Amino acid sequence: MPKRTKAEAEATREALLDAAEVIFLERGVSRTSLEQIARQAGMTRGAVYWHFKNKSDLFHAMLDRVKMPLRQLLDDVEDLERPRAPLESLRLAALHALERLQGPRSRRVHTILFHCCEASSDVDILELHQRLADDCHETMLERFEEANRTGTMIASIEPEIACRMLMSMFGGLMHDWLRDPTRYDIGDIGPRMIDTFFERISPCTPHCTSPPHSSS
Amino acid sequence: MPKRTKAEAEATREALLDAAEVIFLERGVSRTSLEQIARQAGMTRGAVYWHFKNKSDLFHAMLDRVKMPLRQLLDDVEDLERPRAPLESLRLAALHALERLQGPRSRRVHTILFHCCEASSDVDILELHQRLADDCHETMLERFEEANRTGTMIASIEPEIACRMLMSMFGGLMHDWLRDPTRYDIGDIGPRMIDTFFERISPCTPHCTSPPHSSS
DNA sequence: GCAAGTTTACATTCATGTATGTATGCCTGT
DNA sequence: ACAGGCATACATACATGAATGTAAACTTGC
Repeated sequence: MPKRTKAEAEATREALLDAAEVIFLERGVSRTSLEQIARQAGMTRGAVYWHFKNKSDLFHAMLDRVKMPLRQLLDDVEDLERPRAPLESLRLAALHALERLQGPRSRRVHTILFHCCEASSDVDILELHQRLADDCHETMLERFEEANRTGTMIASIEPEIACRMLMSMFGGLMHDWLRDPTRYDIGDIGPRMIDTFFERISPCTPHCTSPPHSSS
Repeated sequence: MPKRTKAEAEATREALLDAAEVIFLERGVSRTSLEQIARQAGMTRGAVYWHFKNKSDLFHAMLDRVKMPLRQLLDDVEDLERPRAPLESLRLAALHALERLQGPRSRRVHTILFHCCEASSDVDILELHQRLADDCHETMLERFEEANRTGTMIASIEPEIACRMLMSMFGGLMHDWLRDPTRYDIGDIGPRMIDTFFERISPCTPHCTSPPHSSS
């Protein structure tokens, strides 16, 4: 039955995006044909070409459903009563991002982003990653610089370096974990890594308590 | 001229691999045809099919030219006169890996690995990455555990967590930098990240000297 | 002359974009 | 309120192009 009501049309659009997630994940972006996506959604290619210009357009629409820019993550963890220290905001935002990442859709789409699509293909994935990274770097650096000015992080660590360390660590963790999420529990490992990082770049409170071990 | 001497045949094999690096980098693995690789090397597809079974086979042959397992990196920096502390070995190995990464061929191939090929394609890139990561994780963990036993790292940090932090940081840095190597000098940023990491997980020597800043 | 190395030709498969077909929902005038 | 008409939401068909693997031809070293 060719034509549907407006709401049903929107439903098939979503169904097509769901289908795309599944098939992209299974077969990789470049190897999946629009035919396969359509069939997974119980439609034909005509439906795909109606809702989307081409594969690239569909891909970006798929991404739009799971975007989580750092600014928004920071807003999510903000406490309106009493503002937090910049590093504490970052730490909570990172933990929050980890939680969100584990949601089925976010997990699927980020796996596709990291592992199931390649540069110079239908989608300019490099520029996409770059834009996301730049945005993240910019707002993260602000916090580290503020922490540096207010002495809430160790003075000898440059904000730029701390920023790149955190970004690399987080990105690397995502890349590694998403390769096979059954290998370890990122809900356990992730927070411990993040907490350790922030603890280690914060000014010395009563830790630094490693006894000067003296056995050969 | 069809047929050459044995040495010349080997030369065309290398030429084909060189060509593959260039074209894979330009167009992504799945979008490059064997025809394009052959033409880049001044040959035809027949030559490719003579030397390699298929695209996957060629890909793996390309990788074999740049492998740098952690064990070997550690060997490279070993000092036979006086053995180093485990963390110092790791630090030097990481710095050494950074140097190697910047070589033109290594850089090209690793860029392909991270950005120009996708899962479920001609090559099982996920399993490949996984094997490399597992190997790295295994030998790295040994060092961190030894450091933990000998008190050469802060006792409250679990070896497993430190290991994953370093791996993620390094992997994330590679992933980020290779996306566009013109953006920053990894020969400068990289070592500062690595040194900061190891400095921060080492037992307190006379640092921890951030004055308890007290301005509002 | 035989086999290694390389080219050319061929058959098959498959994805893409577009054009066209078509049935249904929705809106507008009266 | 309902009949016509138009736009919407798809399906089907087609033309094109390109990549793969293999087989057969050729050419030269040993």
